[in-house]
Amino acid sequence: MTEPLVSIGAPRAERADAARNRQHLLATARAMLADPGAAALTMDALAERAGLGKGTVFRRFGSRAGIFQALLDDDEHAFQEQVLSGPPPLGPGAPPLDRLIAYGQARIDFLLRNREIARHALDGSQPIPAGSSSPLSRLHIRSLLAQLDLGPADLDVLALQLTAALDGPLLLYLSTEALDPPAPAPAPGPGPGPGHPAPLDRVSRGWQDLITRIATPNPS
Amino acid sequence: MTEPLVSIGAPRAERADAARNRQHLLATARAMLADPGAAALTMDALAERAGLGKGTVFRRFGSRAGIFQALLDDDEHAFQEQVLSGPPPLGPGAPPLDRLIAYGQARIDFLLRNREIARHALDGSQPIPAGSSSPLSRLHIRSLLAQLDLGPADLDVLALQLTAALDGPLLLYLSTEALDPPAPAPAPGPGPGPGHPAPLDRVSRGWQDLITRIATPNPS
DNA sequence: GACGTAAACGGACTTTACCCCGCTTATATT
DNA sequence: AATATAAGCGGGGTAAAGTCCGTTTACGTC
Repeated sequence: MTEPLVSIGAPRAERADAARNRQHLLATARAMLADPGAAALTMDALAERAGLGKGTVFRRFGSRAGIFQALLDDDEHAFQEQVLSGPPPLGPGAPPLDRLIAYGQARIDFLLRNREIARHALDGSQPIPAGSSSPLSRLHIRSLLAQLDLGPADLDVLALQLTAALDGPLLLYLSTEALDPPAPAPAPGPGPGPGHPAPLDRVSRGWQDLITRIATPNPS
Repeated sequence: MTEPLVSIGAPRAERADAARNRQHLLATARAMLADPGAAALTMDALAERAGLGKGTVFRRFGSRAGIFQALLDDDEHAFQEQVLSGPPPLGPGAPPLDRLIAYGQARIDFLLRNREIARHALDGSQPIPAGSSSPLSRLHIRSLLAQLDLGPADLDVLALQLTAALDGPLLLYLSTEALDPPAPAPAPGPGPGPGHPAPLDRVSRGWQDLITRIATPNPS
């Protein structure tokens, strides 16, 4: 009874060798992502290349998608740093509307840079799971919305919808190929239009427009 | 040279036995979905229960996800019927704003009823593929937006974002369990709130609110 | 420093998605 | 009706995901 101080919630820290192996596996996975490519990143191959047993890989990550989730989570830490304590307008200090726009654009950029990993992190039999990025994204958006003095609104739902509007296009609907080339002028469509901005720019501008429309104080 | 009339684009109609087998497989899949459940719907089991070869199943649907996509596509036809020629406000005849709201709510309902199928239809190494629902959803939303006299806006992108705001919560972020029970009062959060509407209602109201905000004519 | 325990490890085993290719059959043509 | 041809069919084969359990190892306790 000398040390019951630690709350029951903490199941105990991860063992040192386990932590070391997790790091080593992540590093190996990243290397394989570069060389043989994501498609060839199999559990067996990863285990062998890391010099560990397959059981270990599964114990650490649970599933193939889990590896990509862990990689994404890892990458996300730097991003979160910027959001929580970086310079404005992404970090604190700017008005909430500006921060919201900046956040969306930064996240679009982040997802675009990591789109291959993000796609493979989807599971299909599972919502995007706890450890991963999304809850934080949702919470951050919710918190900024709360500072925004909208009228009566269900902020939880609105934040969910905006999170989806941010992630969905890149995760669900835009094919990877649609983003890679700078739009090779598919066909002379109706209306000449002002050139062909890269899809990233269009989505990014679209976010700004969406938020601006939503945050326009309703004319009551 | 007597019949080169048919354009090259039509690769030729599906053979009669193939069409019959497709229907039979879909029916069998639906039956299995009800009895052994989606998890036990394996390719082998489906083939055996349908009395066909495994190769046939793959030829017809391409992959496991393809089966669920085909099922969803099938269900979607009735839904599309309502949208294209059903009674207003879902069908034609109502003002575009009302139709847009009604469409979103109908689609939320549709996705909620078919959420298990829809989840399994996700692929992860592929955007939602051609045959499936999404392009039509996107196009319909885009068309209604176009009638809505917003200011200058990138309607393609906006439609994409709204489609994601509609599908995303149910496909990516909300766990299935979060939707099944009528919210057992998780914890006494801040603010008593007006009871606990079912999550479906919240998402549905949220859509209405989102669209209303977006469509509010900007006060220029 | 020895000991007990719970966590971690490894790799054989099982299951399942997906491929392949020789055989069968529908359909168009004459 | 006979034939040619391309589509469809079947089911055995491969590889990769995920499970299990006997063995090993880190860490807290005395």
